Amino acid sequence: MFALVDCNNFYASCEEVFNPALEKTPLVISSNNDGCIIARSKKAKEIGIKMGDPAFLYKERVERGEIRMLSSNFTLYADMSRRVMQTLESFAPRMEIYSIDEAFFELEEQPDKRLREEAINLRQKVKKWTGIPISIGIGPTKTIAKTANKLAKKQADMGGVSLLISKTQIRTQLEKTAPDEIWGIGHALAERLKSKGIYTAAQLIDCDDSFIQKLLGTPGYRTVLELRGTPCFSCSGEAEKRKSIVCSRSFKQPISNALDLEMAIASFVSRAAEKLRQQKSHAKFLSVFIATSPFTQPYDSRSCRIAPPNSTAFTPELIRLAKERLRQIYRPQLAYKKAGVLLSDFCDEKTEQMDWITPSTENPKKNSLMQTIDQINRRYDKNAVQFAAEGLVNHLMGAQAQASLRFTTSWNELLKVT
DNA sequence: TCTGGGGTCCTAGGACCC
DNA sequence: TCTGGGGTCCTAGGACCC
Repeated sequence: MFALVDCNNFYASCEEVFNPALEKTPLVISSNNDGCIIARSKKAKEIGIKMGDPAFLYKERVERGEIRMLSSNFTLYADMSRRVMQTLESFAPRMEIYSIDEAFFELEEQPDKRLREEAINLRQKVKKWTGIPISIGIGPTKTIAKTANKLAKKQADMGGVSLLISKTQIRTQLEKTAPDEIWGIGHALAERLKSKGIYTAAQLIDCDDSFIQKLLGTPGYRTVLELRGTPCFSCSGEAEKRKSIVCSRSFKQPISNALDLEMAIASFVSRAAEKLRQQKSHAKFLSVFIATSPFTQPYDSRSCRIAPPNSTAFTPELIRLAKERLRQIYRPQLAYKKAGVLLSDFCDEKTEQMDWITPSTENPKKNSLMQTIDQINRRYDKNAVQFAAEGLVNHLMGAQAQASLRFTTSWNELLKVT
């Protein structure tokens, strides 16, 4: 049996924990550049604000005080997530953290009544210990647990807990569920299904196996098996290492100047490499990409992939390579709105594969330099020490004008009670 | 005027091999 | 005149997720 725990309106709930007055007004959280809406409170959802809507659509209503808008505060959300996950973990050891606000559990088979009681109990503890409301869905596979969770959120009278266990319970629910509401079936596949006359999840699971595989591919077929009650996904337990690391941003103003672009790329590389070292990996590839706005013509997006001679996590080398290749894809007449870097194809920092010809660039001094910089930045502030190539790029990025304080991670920003 | 950021997995097609 | 069959590896792009 699987359970899915999902925090309700997570970012909005984090803000409300430290400022309960926010609960009175519909609350939305805006993206990095204060560009679009990435989270909404219950009230904001009720008045029809959509996920991903551009923020300017609501500017007037925000000014009139009908809607409250805050810039995203990921430092706060990440720390609140850690607290919720720790609380959950103390109740069920076989847990997989699936996203910042979701976790799966593998449960022992037990009577439905007991499952429900335990879920209700867990829900109360998380609310009491962290202030965050959660919903819990339980079912024989992860995909059914996901469906149960949606049901729990929709129907308030079920107390935030929903079980889909028996064949008839599951069947009845799937008859009421459109394919694109199923975890693993998105917009494109739902359209494909519609064109074949399939409008409910129940119709989908009745289809012939080879038909499904051909129409939806292997991932879609697995989803259908899961809906029929055959588990295809288990709980991975240990937190797995990332297979790729991206750092990218949209700019406040489009950039045409090569130097500004270089500094931005250098700072993205620096961030990404720091994450890479955190998980004790080295990367074999570094990609750099730059793009103009997709909302104005002509749209231009270019990228290039670079293989350092040996896999590495040494920021200065990665910055040097990135800057070199950036020059080749950059076109001075264009106005770039977004840029980023991607690190990929990782190996363990200790078991690095050398090639026969290139001399090893391994140098203990480089490692200790990186370690020292990371330690200083962890201890003091993110940018206490940075590379000269990064310049002063903050003015290129979004303002984050309306962000709340880092209540739980910064001594200077503790909540004041008066 | 103004439209996010960070991930995973799979597949088709090209280049290459014998 | 007639022009095979079976592989591997890589990559870009598409699909999905939050």
